[in-house]
Amino acid sequence: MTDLDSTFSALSHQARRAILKQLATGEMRLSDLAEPFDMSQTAVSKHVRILCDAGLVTMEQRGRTRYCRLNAIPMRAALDWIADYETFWQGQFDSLARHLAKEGL
Amino acid sequence: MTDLDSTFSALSHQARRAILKQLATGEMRLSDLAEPFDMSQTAVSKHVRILCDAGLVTMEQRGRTRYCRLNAIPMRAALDWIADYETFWQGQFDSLARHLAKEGL
DNA sequence: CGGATTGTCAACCAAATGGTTTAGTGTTAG
DNA sequence: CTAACACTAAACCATTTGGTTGACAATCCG
Repeated sequence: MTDLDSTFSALSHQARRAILKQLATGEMRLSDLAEPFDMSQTAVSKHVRILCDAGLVTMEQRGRTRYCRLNAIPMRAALDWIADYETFWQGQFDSLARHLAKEGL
Repeated sequence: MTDLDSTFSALSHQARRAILKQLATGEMRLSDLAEPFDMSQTAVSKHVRILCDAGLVTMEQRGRTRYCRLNAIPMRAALDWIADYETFWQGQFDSLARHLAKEGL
């Protein structure tokens, strides 16, 4: 399994994308991450572990609680792949650049 | 399973990304797609089916052969998600825009 | 027609995924 | 010390994934 495999795989589950969005607002405790989900804490913990394995999240234990933080590096590799793909295929997109410009990036 | 789920899931396998890269050069026959892989044609056919289900590829039968073509729309949604994620999290990236600029997009 | 090409379908298999529950390990607060 | 908290580990389960092989169907070529 390549890094890209695990990155895209990690992104392929709604719950994990939601976790990433949550973490985008800043560091969070595992239990707070789990709260909004209709799922056991164990299940959420497993999702977080998958994100950690993919390198998208890091955890740090302070006292009895684990704090989760984002790590952007693997996300960039995923983005690179899509951008590279687009470089080869100048088709149906009316240019990736224009699209991103529209998004204000 | 949302559309994003199936898109990212489809991208999470090396072989399927390779197939997409192949198709980026233009329409291809299923058998020609399968040729470079160390895998049965049946297996490749299954991968292509997953790409079709995710909407990333369309197939058209002409005579006895199936021709595969790319479809960019779902890829854009995936890109949008990453871009949106980045919008919320203005961190470790030294700006998505600068990064893309560096890639010449 | 008959044979080669192109590809699917069905059955099977091992391993991974996504979830559960129950039990257990640290850690902190009273 | 004890009880609550935060979380992991282990066992279990159903489903999906990724691959195989073998048989079949459709189409084209000579």
